[in-house]
Amino acid sequence: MSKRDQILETALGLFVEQGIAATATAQIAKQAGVATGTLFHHFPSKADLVAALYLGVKAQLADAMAAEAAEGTLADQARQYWERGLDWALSHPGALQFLQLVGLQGHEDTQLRHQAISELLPFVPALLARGQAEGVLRPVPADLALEQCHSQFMSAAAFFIAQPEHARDSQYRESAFALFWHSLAY
Amino acid sequence: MSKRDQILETALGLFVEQGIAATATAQIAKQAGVATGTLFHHFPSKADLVAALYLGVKAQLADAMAAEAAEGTLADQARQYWERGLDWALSHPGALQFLQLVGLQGHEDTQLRHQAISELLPFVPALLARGQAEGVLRPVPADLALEQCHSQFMSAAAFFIAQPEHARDSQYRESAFALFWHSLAY
Amino acid sequence: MSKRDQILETALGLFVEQGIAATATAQIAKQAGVATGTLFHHFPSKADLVAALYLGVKAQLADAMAAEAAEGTLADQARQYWERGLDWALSHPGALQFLQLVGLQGHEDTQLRHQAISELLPFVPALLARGQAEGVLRPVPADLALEQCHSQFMSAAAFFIAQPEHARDSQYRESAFALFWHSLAY
Amino acid sequence: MSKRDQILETALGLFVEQGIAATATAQIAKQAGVATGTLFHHFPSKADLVAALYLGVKAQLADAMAAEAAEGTLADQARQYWERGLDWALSHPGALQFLQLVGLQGHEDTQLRHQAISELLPFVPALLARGQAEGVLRPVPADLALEQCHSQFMSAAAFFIAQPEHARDSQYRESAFALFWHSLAY
DNA sequence: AATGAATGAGACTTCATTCAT
DNA sequence: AATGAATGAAGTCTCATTCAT
Repeated sequence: MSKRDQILETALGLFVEQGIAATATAQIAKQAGVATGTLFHHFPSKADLVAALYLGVKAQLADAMAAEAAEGTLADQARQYWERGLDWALSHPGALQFLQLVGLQGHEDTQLRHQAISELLPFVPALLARGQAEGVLRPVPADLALEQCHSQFMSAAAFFIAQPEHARDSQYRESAFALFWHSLAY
Repeated sequence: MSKRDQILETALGLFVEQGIAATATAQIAKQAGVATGTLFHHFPSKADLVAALYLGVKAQLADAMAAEAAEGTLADQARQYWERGLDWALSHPGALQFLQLVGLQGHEDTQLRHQAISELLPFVPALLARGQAEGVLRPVPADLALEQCHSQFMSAAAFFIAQPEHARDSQYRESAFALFWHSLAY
Repeated sequence: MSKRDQILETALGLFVEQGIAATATAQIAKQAGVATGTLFHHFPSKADLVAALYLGVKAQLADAMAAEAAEGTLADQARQYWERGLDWALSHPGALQFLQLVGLQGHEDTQLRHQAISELLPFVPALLARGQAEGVLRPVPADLALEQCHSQFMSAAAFFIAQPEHARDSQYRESAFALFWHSLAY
Repeated sequence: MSKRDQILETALGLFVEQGIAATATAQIAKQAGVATGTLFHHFPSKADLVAALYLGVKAQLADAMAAEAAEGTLADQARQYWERGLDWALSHPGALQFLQLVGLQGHEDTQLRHQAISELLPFVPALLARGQAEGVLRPVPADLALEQCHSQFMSAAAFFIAQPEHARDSQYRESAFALFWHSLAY
């Protein structure tokens, strides 16, 4: 693994454990086994490191969800994407928690978030539009619906990460999707 | 307004603008028009200041929601609490954002949160239990349902605070509640 | 002496000894017997410390020269100001060297310098103008003449500071003034 | 142009713009279009780079002044050297400013300077000695006279570089030489 | 000759907190 | 209760220099 990647991985872990502000660049470098200067050679500032991490993680999540096209009815497809996302979150708990950390500290704007979703996960707004057109989904304003997808997913993922003993309990998994699905569907 | 309250109010604003870690006690004191020492006279440490603010804000929100008992059907009651909470959030946007800030930085545990909700807003779990018993609400695990109430409310409040132009648009307001209600109810 | 003044005095000495860039703020603080933070309490940045020192020194020099009005012929008056300035420089060698240090590093513009001179030492341009009007001084462009006064004085002062054994030698002192005076006078 | 020369040229420009201490070797290398290592391949240390630049510039100035022997009276000869030096300075403004920069930062001693002048520009002390012997120049101590030549020239050059609009104005050019010449001559 | 990632000491600055007044 | 100068540990970032390629 390149030093750059060592730094990214170490930083992710420490940020989630201690918070971003509370994690010193020197600590990251030390634990990653590189010199302080090396960190700043690859990332001009701590903010750049955070940004690089953020973009990387988001892209990974998107990849995991969009690996292959979903099939079946609208509900089926939604379910497939949902479960893939949740599975990825459960196998990369730090990455997801980091996404939430940045979400707040970074003044991540609602509109910016929607833009990011539309770019990385274009099937989400597409599914929403199709569902409303077909009368399967309630006619909720598009931006509100998109926000709902995001917040429901994040909330469910956080819940299962915090309580891993329920992550494989089918009742919880079913319920989590049901909460999401019925909020939008008739 | 007492110096103590000036400090609290100023701190809330700066915390929301800049983040908690990024706001220096000296800056709070200066903008509040008091000496550095005065801040530490009232709050032994920065953490104490944050805690005092947090407890105060949470209590205010609880007061606003529980001001008077809700009436009517279960759906009616839920709607009344929901709207009261949303109205309070919209008239105290900083306070709500601060709640979210602390939520993250403070490693606020899921279980702690549920405990806090149950103490301050005991009617929430009560309504959930009654709804499920009466067959109005889907039989979702209680902790998941409670988490859902919290996250849906926070998400809706954040949405309207970020886009105040929709806060008085009845379609948006209706939709926001619908998303919440149908996620739980049959 | 106040801590602020201790810092200023120590900084002056170290800057002249080692250069401005080569002197660490921590070293200044330590040698001044104060904490690092104290330096930054009084001077928000190293640049501010340098600026404060610069202004203070310039004002002192001006005070020393303009302590009392000069008397006699134009040549007499010039001589009096010249000697007063030189005496001050010789008793405050560090201060003068610091002035030169800043002059270069600080991109001190010719025009800014003339402005500063005109404000702090208004008698200099006044004497130049009177001398040219009376036909005692050669008709040299005013800005060039002012620059000449400045550079001749600085050069002479630096010479005597570097070779203090000549500072009380009347031949050297006479010659230094002669070089200055005859460059401008008929 | 060889990489070595690219480095020298770029370094000169940056040193003058930003100061020597404030210019990073990495910046020089980048702007010169070479790798960091390449700079240190040609110049073992930053100090060596500065020294190489300094010696080169000084030699160029000496060459320009001593290109051909001056002719005519002592005043004529002085004038020829003076104008040649000024012309060179005006066509190499950065080089001259760099000379001044080093002068200060490097604790360039008065005596060292005199030695350097005597080696590179041997005609200067020679002319001074001849002039005093012939009674054309005032009997000023030799070291003071040499210092005067240096400082007057530097000051005039800096003045014209800062205000290039006067550099071709014959009144200014005449005056500048007059200030120099009459300071030394009867 | 040329490259550029890597190094780590050290620079400037911040900031929660204390304490004499 | 109120003040604000003082503290010093700790943080982010810089930079001359090295070295394997």
